[in-house]
Amino acid sequence: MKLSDFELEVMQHFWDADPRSAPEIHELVQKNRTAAYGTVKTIIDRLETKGALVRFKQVGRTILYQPAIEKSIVSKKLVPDLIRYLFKGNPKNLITQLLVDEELKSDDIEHIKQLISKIESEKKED
Amino acid sequence: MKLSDFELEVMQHFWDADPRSAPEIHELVQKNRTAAYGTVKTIIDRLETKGALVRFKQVGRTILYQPAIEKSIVSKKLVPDLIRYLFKGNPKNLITQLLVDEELKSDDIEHIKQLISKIESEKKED
DNA sequence: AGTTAATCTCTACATTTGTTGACATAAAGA
DNA sequence: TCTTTATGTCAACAAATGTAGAGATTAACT
Repeated sequence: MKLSDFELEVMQHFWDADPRSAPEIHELVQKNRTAAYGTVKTIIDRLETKGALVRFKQVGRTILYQPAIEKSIVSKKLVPDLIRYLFKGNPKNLITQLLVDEELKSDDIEHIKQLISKIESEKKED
Repeated sequence: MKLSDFELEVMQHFWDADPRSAPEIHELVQKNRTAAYGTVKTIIDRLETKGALVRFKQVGRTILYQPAIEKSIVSKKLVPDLIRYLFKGNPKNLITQLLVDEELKSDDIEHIKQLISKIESEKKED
């Protein structure tokens, strides 16, 4: 399943939490950009057709949708592609860019260090 | 400037090295997938129109092209978008996925640790 | 010089994507 | 119950994308 930019943007809101309605998503999308309600609804319909969303239940006329695919499935497909095209296939290069360009908070750096330690100790056990 | 998936795939080869011709790129693309020469040439033409490639020189009938935009410019635009949509805007989450899912070589992990140390020591200087 | 092969140019077309409006209809409020 | 408002359904369309072939032209080979 392939999602377009806008579709991905909309899915983000569904992944964030709880079942949501088209009007709610429209509202959320509006925070970043302008788009007519119909535009957002079309994207939602297409996501449903693609099987990325399912109808959860109906409240009055309003349909509540829910993700039908996990975010991790999508990111596990997109990230490797990105690495392949922009980082010569080596994840190290992406991590390096992230560490250099994105300003990480001390807490986050700490978390990453912990994770690395864990990975290293697991590696030794082989 | 926005590049499509296929355009990005083609740019990758130009970023890899040296000026290249359409037939050469066609050959390289074929290693991963099938595509007619005309298809690849169309992509190259569009990249030229978009200003992502320029003609470097001509040898006989063959045109050699060169990137006109840096890879880093593109990745510095794409990566933050990815983080925004799939990682709740926090680069830590992407790095975590990378460390967990991509199997990094010991050398690469070492390199990352070094980089983190460097960043931490620079941070203290503020 | 004539023929063959390589490369470019141009045109074309189906599909996907972003964008929206018209109209139907059901819910809610007066 | 009647009117207003919210939401859904459907149709539409321009632009971008992936895909490729026909024909022109130049270079290379015999």
